[in-house]
Amino acid sequence: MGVTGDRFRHEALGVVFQVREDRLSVLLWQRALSPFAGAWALPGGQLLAAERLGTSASRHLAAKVDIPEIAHLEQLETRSDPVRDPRERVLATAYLALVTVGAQPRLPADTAWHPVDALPACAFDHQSIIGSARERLRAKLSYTNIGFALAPETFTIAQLRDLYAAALGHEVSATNLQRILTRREVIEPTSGQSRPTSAGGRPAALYRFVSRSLVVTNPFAAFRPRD
Amino acid sequence: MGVTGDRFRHEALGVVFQVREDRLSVLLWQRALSPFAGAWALPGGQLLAAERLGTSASRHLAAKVDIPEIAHLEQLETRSDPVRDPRERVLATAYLALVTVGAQPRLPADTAWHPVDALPACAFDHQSIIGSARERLRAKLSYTNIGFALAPETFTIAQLRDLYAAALGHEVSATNLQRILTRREVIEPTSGQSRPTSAGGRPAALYRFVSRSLVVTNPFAAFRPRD
DNA sequence: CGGGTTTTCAACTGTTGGTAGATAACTACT
DNA sequence: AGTAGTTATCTACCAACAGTTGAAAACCCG
Repeated sequence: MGVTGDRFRHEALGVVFQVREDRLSVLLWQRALSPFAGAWALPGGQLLAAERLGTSASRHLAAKVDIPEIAHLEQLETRSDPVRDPRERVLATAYLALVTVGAQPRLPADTAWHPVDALPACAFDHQSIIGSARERLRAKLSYTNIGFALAPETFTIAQLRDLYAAALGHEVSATNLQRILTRREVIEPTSGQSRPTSAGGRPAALYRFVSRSLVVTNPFAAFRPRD
Repeated sequence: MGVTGDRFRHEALGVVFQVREDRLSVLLWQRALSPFAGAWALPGGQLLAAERLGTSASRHLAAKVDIPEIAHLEQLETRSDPVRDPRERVLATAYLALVTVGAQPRLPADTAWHPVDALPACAFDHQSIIGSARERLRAKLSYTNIGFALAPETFTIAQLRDLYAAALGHEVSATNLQRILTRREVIEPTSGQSRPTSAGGRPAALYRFVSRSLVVTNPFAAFRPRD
């Protein structure tokens, strides 16, 4: 462990998800220059000398999207294929970032949202990283309260069902969703009601997430005695 | 994204777990030199120019323990605190490594197993990394077949119960364990029987893991319709 | 007031998992 | 052998969890 040793460039990448028009979408920017000119890439950039990876991810994301919009950020994984960047070796640590539904952050001209089930050609290993992020999000929706980072402050059960359905990629029963999340004390009713839409129908009760920071709630720990 | 940019040393660390005498233990070596002289550290070392992180972790572990003994290896997380190493900034990517119970790899003189609930003073941020690794192992025991990497080829339910109890840190019911893992098709009975011990008692049936590579088995995906 | 629409709730069901106690298969000792 | 001791295995029970269905509630509009 002397002072010798190879050194590497290192970048932080953000997989920013938002549910837009009932589809889970990811923020990408289009590369103008080689390599992968024209292909779409995850926002991110180099790690600085005195910077932590999480800070670096936030800093680079700030160039694409207003940071307060990012309701949750967590480290995903580190990619180390020596030739993942054809120019020079760059290690990449990916972060999962979630943006509340309905937020409309201003975007630079080269940047756009893409539904994850209709991705354009992606640069580097970014498509595979997006896949990992989807998996992580899907799993955590089932056993944590991570939905708080996708949902607005208050919402109806129907809105929440659509949001979960988009993020999970399959139908979700509103009855089930309400019962499970209420029993786990992940969501709670507020006194408010939605104003009825023009289409008529019973006005929906408004709910909110009990906590807006990550809590693991699912009792998915088998083999544990009751006492 | 020019050619300029800071470069960093990067190391791979291995959190090697084995159940020894019914206690979950981790492999550590004792530092002789400053910094943290006398403290215990995780095995690991520098990433080389053309090497992937997983390969690097395996390579450094090979210096401490025979590699074929490592039944499972997976990336855990990357630590980036700029001052986690007081000499110079070093990023560290930790791996979770599991060694089959009963294996007795030869160890260098400075290296020893330590029960995780009685850790000595640890160097750098290694104690906290060991904590993360325990969490990961505990969670995955509940919803994957990862026990295959801790258990021998064949085993009795009682042996498996002791192994799970050590890794999970609480009592485990043999009845429950057998029923759940059998129903999930994680383990299956073999034709063999354990030879009775000198203490007497009914000889136990021998089981084996159906698969010896990681499979996610727990249906912990709520909100999914049956068909 | 009655038909259309959406939300909410209650009841039923199958599955999972924790518990307790009975039964099976062995050793050792008298 | 017979009996006690020991360990393993199995069944039955029960509570909690989760998916489904359909009815009731609360609004709109004409």
